[in-house]
Amino acid sequence: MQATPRHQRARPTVTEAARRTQIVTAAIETIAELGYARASYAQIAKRAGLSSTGLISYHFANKRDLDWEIVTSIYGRLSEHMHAVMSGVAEPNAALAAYINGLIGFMQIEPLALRTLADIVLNGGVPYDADSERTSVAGISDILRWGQETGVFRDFDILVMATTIQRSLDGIPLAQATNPDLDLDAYARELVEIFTLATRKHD
Amino acid sequence: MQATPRHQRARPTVTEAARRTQIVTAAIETIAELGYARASYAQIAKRAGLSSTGLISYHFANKRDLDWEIVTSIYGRLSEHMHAVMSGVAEPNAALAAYINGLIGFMQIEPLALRTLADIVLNGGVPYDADSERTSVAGISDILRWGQETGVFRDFDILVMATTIQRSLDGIPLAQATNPDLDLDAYARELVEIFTLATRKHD
Amino acid sequence: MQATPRHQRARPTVTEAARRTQIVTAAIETIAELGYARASYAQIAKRAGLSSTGLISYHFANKRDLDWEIVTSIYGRLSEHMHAVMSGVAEPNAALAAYINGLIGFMQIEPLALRTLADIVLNGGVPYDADSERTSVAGISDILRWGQETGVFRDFDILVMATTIQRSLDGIPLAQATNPDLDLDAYARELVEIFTLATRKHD
Amino acid sequence: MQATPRHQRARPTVTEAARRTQIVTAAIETIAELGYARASYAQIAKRAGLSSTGLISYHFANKRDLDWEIVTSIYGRLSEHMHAVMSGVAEPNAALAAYINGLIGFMQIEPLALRTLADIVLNGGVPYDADSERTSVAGISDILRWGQETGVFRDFDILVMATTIQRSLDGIPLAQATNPDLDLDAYARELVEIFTLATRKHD
DNA sequence: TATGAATGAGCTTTCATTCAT
DNA sequence: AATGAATGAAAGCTCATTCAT
Repeated sequence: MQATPRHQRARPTVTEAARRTQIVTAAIETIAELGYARASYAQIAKRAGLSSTGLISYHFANKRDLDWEIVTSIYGRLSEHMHAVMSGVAEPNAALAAYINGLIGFMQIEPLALRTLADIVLNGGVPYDADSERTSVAGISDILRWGQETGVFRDFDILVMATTIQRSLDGIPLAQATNPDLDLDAYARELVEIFTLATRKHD
Repeated sequence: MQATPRHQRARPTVTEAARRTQIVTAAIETIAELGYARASYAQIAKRAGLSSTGLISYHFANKRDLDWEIVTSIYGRLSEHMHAVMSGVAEPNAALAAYINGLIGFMQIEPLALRTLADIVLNGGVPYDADSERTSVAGISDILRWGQETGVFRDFDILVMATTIQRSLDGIPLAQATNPDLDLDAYARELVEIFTLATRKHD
Repeated sequence: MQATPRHQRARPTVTEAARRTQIVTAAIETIAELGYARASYAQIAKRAGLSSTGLISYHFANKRDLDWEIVTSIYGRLSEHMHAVMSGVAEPNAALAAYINGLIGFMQIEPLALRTLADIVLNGGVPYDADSERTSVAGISDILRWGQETGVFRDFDILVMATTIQRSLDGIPLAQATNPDLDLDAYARELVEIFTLATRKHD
Repeated sequence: MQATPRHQRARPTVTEAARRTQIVTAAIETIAELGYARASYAQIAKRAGLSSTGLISYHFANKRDLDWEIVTSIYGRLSEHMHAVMSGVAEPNAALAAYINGLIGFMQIEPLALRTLADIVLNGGVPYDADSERTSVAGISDILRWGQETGVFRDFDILVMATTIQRSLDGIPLAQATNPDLDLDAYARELVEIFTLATRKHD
């Protein structure tokens, strides 16, 4: 502890919230750029323009705490975005398209977020248990189940299809690293077509 | 006088090759288990039963060199496996199925390899430039192009389809982490069906 | 403009005195419990219920200043207590007994004080020079000298006897740490007997 | 861990034993001089002439491990010394004198050891449970019990007398800090007389 | 070849202290 | 008078790497 570190105290103040956000943002950038392994407090502090790594420790109990906040903050914004995008869809095919377009839309808003997420999870910065994986594909699984139950989709294995769709989306940041001026809108259209064909009832 | 490090000398001996293999194998296990960030020389040496981390430095010029050898050794075995599996296929649909089955087959032989690969790449242990990405999807791209040119496949964007197929396969180790007794054979059958439907000419 | 730290200003107010006492009390408890080395401002502030370690710095110029205040405050209360207890003794043997009983009485009132004192001194929180040592055994030395001059005590080395008595008393807190329900009254009776026998004129 | 730290390995080598001893010795001096709280790895390394604090970590798992080694090494040498000194005493009064003289003799050989010991224990560098306290006064307790059982000593409380004797000895290093050219031989003679008188049967 | 010892940079975290409000 | 934010040094410890043997 230092001068009664902010993170041990009860009510967060405005200043604190701002600093935490600033640090989390810098951390996301740092991890995206250097990889989790090289994203030290020193690197994060440099990117955030902080005078000392001690300031990070002042606001976060430890590295696990910071990692956790990064992950939950990304999930929070992602789920908010997806909620907005999915509300009011009336039909499984539309839902599938909305899901794909929504996730790609999120990547356009926050290009680094999902890559950083994957890296933290892969490196054990945050416990990646059954629940979190199930959560991460839950949205799409529900859509697929809905499509099967209403007879719109064919009879595929939901877990496999959900994972495939999810990974096809997660993988985009990596493809972008290679090909920075990828046309994401066109990408989205192609993916919608791929999975529309893959899910629809046989003729 | 000190010993000339093995990696500075010209012709590798049998013993050296064996040691390097042993170290690379231990490193793959370590990275898969702990994540790249926590896979230090000390951890790798412990897993390999080496008495000193100095031995790793003796056989590899530096960490980048070790990372590079891990990556190329995995790629080497993977491409050998895929070559064997793909030889003699006479038709694009068969090739697509063989590709998917072949890759999943490789995962059954070396369950940790691809996960480790992703972690190293993500953490910059090895330069992930255009070439390596193109290489990694080259095989599948050729198949897709063949299918389109012969009029068997519909007119999709090859890059998107290739990436999607590739990621659907890469993602399996992660799905396995969550769900350890996943039936990979059934998984393969489902994927073949998904991408057969997604690529075939419209009715 | 910032606040002038309390410790740089001239006349202490009532509030200030209360705060200083509160901090000193918490510090004594903290040092007794965790040891001087682990008794950081953060720990002391927590125990005192202060919102910031800055408040300690506001009231004390620096750590040496705090340590010094702890030591002098303990000495102050101790010497007041001893004065009260020793007043009106008419004879060296009675004085020796009163001294031992008085000091043990003080330990019963403030069980942590003397242990804390020893730890601070041992760790250089306060200069332990000739003066402070002489002071600490001064009371008992006077008694011993009085006994020798009046022919009541035998001819021992005053420094050795004084130190021995003093240490036999200092050591009690440590013995208590081991054996928390030590009967201090019985302990006092035994010590009085020990030193009565050790000091009395040979038969 | 660093390059397979010495402390994790099975058989200690000669070099290792020498380094550990060197570090422990430097640590004892450092603690005696600066106090436990200020005896950082940096200070110890400086005093030992080491190039890096990392070398301490290479030889000791952590600070607790180092503290523990300091304590046990001092106890080891002390008990060896006391064994030698006490062997062959045939009578309780002689044993009491031998004990006092032996302990003071040890202080003359290793003037810093016991002071360091007290500081580490006081600051929780090592668990100071009932056992260790009982151990530390065990030798003298046995002598006192022997004296009472054989009717040589009077009927005092053994715990109190043992603690008093022990503390009168522990306290000497502190007295020396004040008074560096204390005549320890004379001191020993006085103490023997004090406790001979305090323990002997009433006339 | 391989080992154990050592190095110095860098890690996360805690420290006492400062300062604006 | 007190708070919360910030600072920069220093803490214990781990890192990849070097080197003598």
